[in-house]
Amino acid sequence: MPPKPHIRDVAEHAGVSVGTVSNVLNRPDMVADETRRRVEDAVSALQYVRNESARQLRRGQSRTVGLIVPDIANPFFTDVARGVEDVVSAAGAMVIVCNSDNDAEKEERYMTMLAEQQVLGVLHVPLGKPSAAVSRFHDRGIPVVLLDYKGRSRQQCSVSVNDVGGGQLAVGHLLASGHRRVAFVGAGGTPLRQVIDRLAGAHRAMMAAGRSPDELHVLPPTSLNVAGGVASARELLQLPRKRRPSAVACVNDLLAIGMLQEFVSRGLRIPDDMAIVGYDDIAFASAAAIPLSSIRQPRNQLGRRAAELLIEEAWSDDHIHSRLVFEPELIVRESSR
Amino acid sequence: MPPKPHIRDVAEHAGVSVGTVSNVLNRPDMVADETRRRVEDAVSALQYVRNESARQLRRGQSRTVGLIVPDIANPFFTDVARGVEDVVSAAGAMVIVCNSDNDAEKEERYMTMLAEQQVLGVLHVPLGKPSAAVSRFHDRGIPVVLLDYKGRSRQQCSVSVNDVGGGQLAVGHLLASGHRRVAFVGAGGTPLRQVIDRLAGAHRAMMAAGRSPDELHVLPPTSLNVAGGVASARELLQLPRKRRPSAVACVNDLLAIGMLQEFVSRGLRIPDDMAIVGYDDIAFASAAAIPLSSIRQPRNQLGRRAAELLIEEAWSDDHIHSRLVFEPELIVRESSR
DNA sequence: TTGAAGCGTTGAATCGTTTCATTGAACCGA
DNA sequence: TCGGTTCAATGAAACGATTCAACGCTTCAA
Repeated sequence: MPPKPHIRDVAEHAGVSVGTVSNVLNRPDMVADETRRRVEDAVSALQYVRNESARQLRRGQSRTVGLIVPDIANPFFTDVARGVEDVVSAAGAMVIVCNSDNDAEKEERYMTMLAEQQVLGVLHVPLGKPSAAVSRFHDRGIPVVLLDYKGRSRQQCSVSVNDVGGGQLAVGHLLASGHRRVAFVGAGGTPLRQVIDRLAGAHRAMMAAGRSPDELHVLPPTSLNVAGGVASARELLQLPRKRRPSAVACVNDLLAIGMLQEFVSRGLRIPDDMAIVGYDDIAFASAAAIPLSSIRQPRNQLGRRAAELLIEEAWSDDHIHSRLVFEPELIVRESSR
Repeated sequence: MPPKPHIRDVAEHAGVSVGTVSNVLNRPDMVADETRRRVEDAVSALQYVRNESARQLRRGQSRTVGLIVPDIANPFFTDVARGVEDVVSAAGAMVIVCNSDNDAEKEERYMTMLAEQQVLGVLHVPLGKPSAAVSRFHDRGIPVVLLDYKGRSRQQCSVSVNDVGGGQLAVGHLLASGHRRVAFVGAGGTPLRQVIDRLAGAHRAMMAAGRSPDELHVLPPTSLNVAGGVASARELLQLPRKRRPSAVACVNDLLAIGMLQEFVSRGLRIPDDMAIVGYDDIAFASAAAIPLSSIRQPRNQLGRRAAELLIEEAWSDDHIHSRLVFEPELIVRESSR
């Protein structure tokens, strides 16, 4: 195994000083053509690879961005991560992905590690509230952009989606289609910010239609997945025909698909006997047995814009903090047409 | 903004030398209790945060692992990544995620960046063949573990899934259920290693049942997604009843779901008129209108084991390269029962 | 009483870059 | 010929930790 060549070896091989090699690598146009060529030849002859650790030490900053998400296996965050990666990669940096795993302690540990790494910034999807570490980052001058969370302070950027608007869109659509009795499935004991907001939006839609928010039939979920949807559907079917809702808005697509299945297997016609709207517009919504109406969030854009803001804050001098709120979009398909 | 404290500041504050502080941080048990306590107090009083860049420079190795995948938005790789993350995080390191994006040049660029970062190792899901850079890593003594790819050389570890076995499992199951005319959907022009292997397995299953491989009806895909499945289903339905297969094995679940939809909407009964088996067992397979039989791959384990091998190779002295091949599992559900 | 051994601590050397003040060469116009 | 200007290249001083040989103190056996 040949020893790793250092910048000194390259300098010797090219017959110049280390300073000049460094210049070729970092500011090529300040070096004479002939010299540059010699250095470049030496670099490839020796297969020289820069040592980023040393660069970082000197510059006091690495070329990495931290991304903290609750769970990378969740398709929502996956798409966000993809958007982040695209932007960061184009900027010549890399992404360190951290699963906080819905565990505040793990989140805290990752925050510390990222600070140690001298990352140039952190993209943070908070669990409940933003981690206490965020202010520590702020003190040390490391930018933090909140993701899928509308920041409250003016100290930082944030990029989020209007969940209130999304809830309103879903229920508003059902009301506009003529449904009188509408259920909202998946809110309840859950302390999730997203769920709370969507329910609030649903209530607004009721009021906008001149109805009382109390008339919305709110079903707490067993869990926010397909099984939970099946259970919720059964619960609804036990109601006497007259009081049974004719339309449901679900807090996510998995619930909606579970309900769809159960309704179909019980012989209900969708959307005639029961209209359904999901939330998230996962890839599968359009491929379900009966294509599912859903609320689409600009997941990829969410990641892209957050990464752009972060990199701007880290590298440009005249950065102004901003709070960006995307509007979700109603996609109407057969399940509510 | 208070200036960042250095190890020197901590040393002064605690009235010891920098060497001692370093020892408290790295080998606490070689420091006297009283001294250690004083240093720890100083660390928290000053909110000292280690500078990893400096550590790395000194140790010649960072605490990060590179993970190169074709597309992190693909659920298969997402689950793999999740497994990787769990193990790496438990080992006190972090994961840098790189989307090669099916682009060899981008892959190459990432490889270089990872080498510069002095990563302690790389997990690599090759596009076609492993990147040429792999041997460069080998020369520099940086471990590389191939993921979802069975390594050919004895120079490195690899972790993969037996795709031949998976294909055989799928078609074997259909034959064993009494089907005479079986189609294999999704192979053809595709040069994907996974697809080629699965088809080979399908052929083996035919032979094992005493049939000629030529009797397998192979359908090239329009594309490996739901739309492609719909198209393939239509194609099959155009065949005269007598020559039409009574069972299909698809190269992935999306194709299978597309076919399922089209068959159902044309009035075929599943599985009586047509049995279907998918591949991958994505979360959705069990939630489809008619729950889909599928071949499950241990995605999470794939990532976990690869990460374990990598960390062992990087940190333990008596590492022996190994090639680990997981066996896929047939999950029988309604679509082929 | 002495020398050796054990223990905890020290301080300087080191890792491989980047940066910048300085030097040197070349060129120009007067 | 000379001073002034430009352009390239140099070399040494950071950056902030880790490491290790050396040191001083205490204890203990001879």
